[in-house]
Amino acid sequence: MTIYDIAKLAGVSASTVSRVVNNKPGIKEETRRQVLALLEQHDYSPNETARGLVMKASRMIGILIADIRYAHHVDIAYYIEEEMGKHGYCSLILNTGLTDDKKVQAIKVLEQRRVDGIILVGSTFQCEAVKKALETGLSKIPVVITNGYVELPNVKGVLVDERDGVENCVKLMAERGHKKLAFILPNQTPSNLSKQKGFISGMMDLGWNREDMWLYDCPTTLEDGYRITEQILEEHPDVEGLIFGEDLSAVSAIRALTDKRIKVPKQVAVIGVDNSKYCDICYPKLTSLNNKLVEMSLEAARILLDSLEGRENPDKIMLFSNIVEREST
Amino acid sequence: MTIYDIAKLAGVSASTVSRVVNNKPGIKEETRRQVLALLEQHDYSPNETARGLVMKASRMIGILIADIRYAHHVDIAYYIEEEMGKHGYCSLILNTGLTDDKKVQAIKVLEQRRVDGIILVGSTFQCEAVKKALETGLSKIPVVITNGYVELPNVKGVLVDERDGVENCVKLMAERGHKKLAFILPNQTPSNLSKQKGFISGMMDLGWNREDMWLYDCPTTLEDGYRITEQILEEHPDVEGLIFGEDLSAVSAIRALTDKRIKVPKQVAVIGVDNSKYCDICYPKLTSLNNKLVEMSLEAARILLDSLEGRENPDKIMLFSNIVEREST
DNA sequence: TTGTAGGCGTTATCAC
DNA sequence: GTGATAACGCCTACAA
Repeated sequence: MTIYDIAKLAGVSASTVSRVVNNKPGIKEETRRQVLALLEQHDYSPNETARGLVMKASRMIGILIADIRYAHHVDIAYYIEEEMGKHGYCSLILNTGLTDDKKVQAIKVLEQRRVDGIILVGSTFQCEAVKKALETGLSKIPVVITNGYVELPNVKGVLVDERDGVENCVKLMAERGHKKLAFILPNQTPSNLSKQKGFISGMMDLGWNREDMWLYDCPTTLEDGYRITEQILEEHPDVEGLIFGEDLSAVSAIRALTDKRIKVPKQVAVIGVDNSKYCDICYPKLTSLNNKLVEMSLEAARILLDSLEGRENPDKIMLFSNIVEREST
Repeated sequence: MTIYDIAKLAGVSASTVSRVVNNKPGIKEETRRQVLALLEQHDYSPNETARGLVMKASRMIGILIADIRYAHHVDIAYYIEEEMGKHGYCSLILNTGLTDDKKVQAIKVLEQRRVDGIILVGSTFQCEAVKKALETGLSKIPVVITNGYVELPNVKGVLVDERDGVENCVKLMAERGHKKLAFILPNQTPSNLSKQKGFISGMMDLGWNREDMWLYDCPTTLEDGYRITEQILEEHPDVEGLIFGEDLSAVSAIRALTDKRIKVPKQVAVIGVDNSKYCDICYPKLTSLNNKLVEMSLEAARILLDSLEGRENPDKIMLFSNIVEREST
């Protein structure tokens, strides 16, 4: 069923049908009702693809995300999809992993699909490869990156002060009497590295030397979180607190400590980042830095919509994190 | 940059460029190289929208899902997206919630977008409203439903024997010496109701009467899981085991029991369903029925691809669940 | 108030 | 080997 078919049935031209479909004015009420009836009767459904072609707008946006299975990512994707959906946009969610080539490839896909805008989820997209890919193919459509920033005229960023956030985590630990702390860095994204910087400055305030600090890195899995905790305990049996760059490995650390009959938080306190659902599931519940991912997603969607509809916004905005204290501190 | 622009630059016709772009044979090697160079140089990107229009295929599929934030849903979406992506299909993931009207609305969206196929995630889509919507608008494209089935010629189903699975959970409980069991039903989806049936037959095998059984229902949240556990303990202080229709509330039950100084699994054992990441995060770790969601997703993607490419498959296939025993039984 | 014609960027079918 | 030309389904001047 195309507008032509309907037109024939109604004895009018296709343009008239088109006008009715799009609720344009200047149609006799009689004709409108007639066409509307036919439309209904044959349950006509406008072909968005064809519409997109002539309108030069797909009403689709792309969401690039390293791995939607991460608890904090999926929330972001959910809220963005929902928000954009309310405004008539469909979301093409692509999982890119962390390698440059897959990210670039995903950008090419979005380019071919002629999406109207893009949201990059996570600072992992703040990199040269992505910048270059955006520059060559997609310099004319609005892009928003969450938790990072890319220096391009069409790109806006929503940031969170994770650095200060983690610094505050160190302070909280200290207040609770835990001063021998280790920091565990997840993937080396700009965001995670800035968390580490926050840890370092926090520790320097406590009188530590940069080179003496206990810095580790660890992939974001339960197994690795467990393993790294064992390793830290071995290398620094006097450790009093662990700050992880994300929740999942932190949760696993709690279990590792529990298994070793080390009391959490009494002997060793633990803090994660992301304030994910995991925090309420483990035992004891995990204190975590709320880096405002939900708010960030909604802001990202809002900014993208603003750009799409011609409203202005600053290039970057910053949200403020806060610590949600539970039972592990 | 369109093929026309490139054609002009190369001094050839658009058809030639099109042929080069699509790697069609019958082009002089010289011309091909020349055009290819221009394509590269102006980083031409084919407009998939236009292509879709003439090819009558969008190379997009729709994934309908109640709420991608559920741990088990997101895995499904992830694997389907990945698998379809490998074959050149983009996935339009739409969260529909559980109400009929939003499901129907989402189907309309997919219809307008002219997706080439659809995967419905979860038995919640096994309902009259969805059936009707598929029948009117989308009777010509392949549809696969996971964990359910809809009686239509273009719909295929991938099922899991959750009924037997839960019956086996009852047996396991009994073997471990827990015979006074309660079942907690999540949303009333066909899948969940069949889990309940499994519980009922399992309990009848243990000599219980249908009307004496301890059946509860409970939304899938931590708060509700906690609350329902308290309620069950109050109404049946002699309860020895809890079987939940999904993991999240089960996890919360473990915490509720722990808080009440009731030993898990010694005094009360707990089993969930979905075998999600949550199982390994809570303490003690949750025994759960692995209902093969990942395998189901991959099967769904495979079947959809088969249909898309003209290969046949049975209308329904069934996978077998198994219990992953951890620390809560 | 309505119809005609042109175009959006492709691909496919003929000719040449 | 290559180039016109006609779709694909829709929208939008401009004309009537």
